[in-house]
Amino acid sequence: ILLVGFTIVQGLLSNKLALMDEILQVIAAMETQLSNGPTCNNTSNGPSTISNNCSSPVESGSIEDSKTNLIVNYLPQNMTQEELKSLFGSIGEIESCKLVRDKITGQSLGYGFVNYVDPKDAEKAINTLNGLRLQTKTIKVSYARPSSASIRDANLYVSGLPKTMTQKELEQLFSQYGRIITSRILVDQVTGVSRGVGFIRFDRRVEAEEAIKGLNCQKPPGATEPITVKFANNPSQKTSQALLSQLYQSPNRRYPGPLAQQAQRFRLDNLLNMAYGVKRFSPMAIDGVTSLAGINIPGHAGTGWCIFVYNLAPDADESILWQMFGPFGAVTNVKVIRDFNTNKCKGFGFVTMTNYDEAAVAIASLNGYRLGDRVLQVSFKTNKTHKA
DNA sequence: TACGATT
Repeated sequence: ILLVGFTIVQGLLSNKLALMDEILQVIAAMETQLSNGPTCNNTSNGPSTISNNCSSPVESGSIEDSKTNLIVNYLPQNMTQEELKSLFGSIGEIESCKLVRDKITGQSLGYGFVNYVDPKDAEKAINTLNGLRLQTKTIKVSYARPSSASIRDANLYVSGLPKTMTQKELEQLFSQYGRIITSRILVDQVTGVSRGVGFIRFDRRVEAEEAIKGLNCQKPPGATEPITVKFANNPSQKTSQALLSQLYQSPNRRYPGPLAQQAQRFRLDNLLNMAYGVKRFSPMAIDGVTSLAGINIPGHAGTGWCIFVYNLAPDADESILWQMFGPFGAVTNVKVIRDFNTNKCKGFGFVTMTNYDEAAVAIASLNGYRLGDRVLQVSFKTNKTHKA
């Protein structure tokens, strides 16, 4: 009976955590989409659209369609402006960098702007960092376009969707009313099943208005129930977000008890699976507490946990370290050590992670990882200077 | 093959 009870409580807790996370993501997505979000394409990751041609002809291309200024969407909630700069600075010299925060709470709104000195670096950043997985998020990197009134408030909230409806089908349903910028169907984080709720962002508000007129209270083809289509909530209602964010970052999460640890472990496993697919990692059985006992604060440096990465290729760069370690948790800094003259990687680098548990899992997962034709060796940094 | 500094 105890065991059953434990399992139930555990299930409830992990569900709650997952739901909370999802709620936060939804809010972040709403705000991102309501802001000066990326306007082109949205089907998948990778170096997708790289033009600005989506804004209306009247407003685009006039003074300057900046080829250096990027908007970065879907950043992890806890990512700071410094980390953003560090990440994108690994590509090239940055002219300016801005993480957009809530004016009242100071919380990140999950997006920011990075302006490079060189347009070439901006393009490179899109090609290499768009689609990068960081913790629970897949960041989106695209050219920032000048804001304009006509593209604002074009985000729709859709509910009552058939659980079987796919994102593609959702887009098909709405595309008759205008150009769809982003679409999303929310899924249960545990089961992956559609929650029957989604968002559609049109290019222009008028298109969104027409979609409401045409689709609200209507049954999609083959559906048995009508859907609800309305404008997504305006992010000016910040109270709920502040509450949720504070809840999410409660002491319970930072210093979890055994139960919460289990839930976090569960979440982390899922995240890892999402980030890297399957069997690239051996099954992990890391116990943050006991493994800590056997180690004399290796790699600990007040600012975080420093990790030594050995056997990097000569052409390795910082972005690969971000890509490898980012999915495991908060990464504050990465560094590839290069030869001063050749500028080639000397075969190793360092990664700083904020949280011990995440660093430990990253090490356990990435040590022995095959990168190209090399097998990496990953461990906490020691104090050893090349003695003998 | 192995543990950072041209800010």
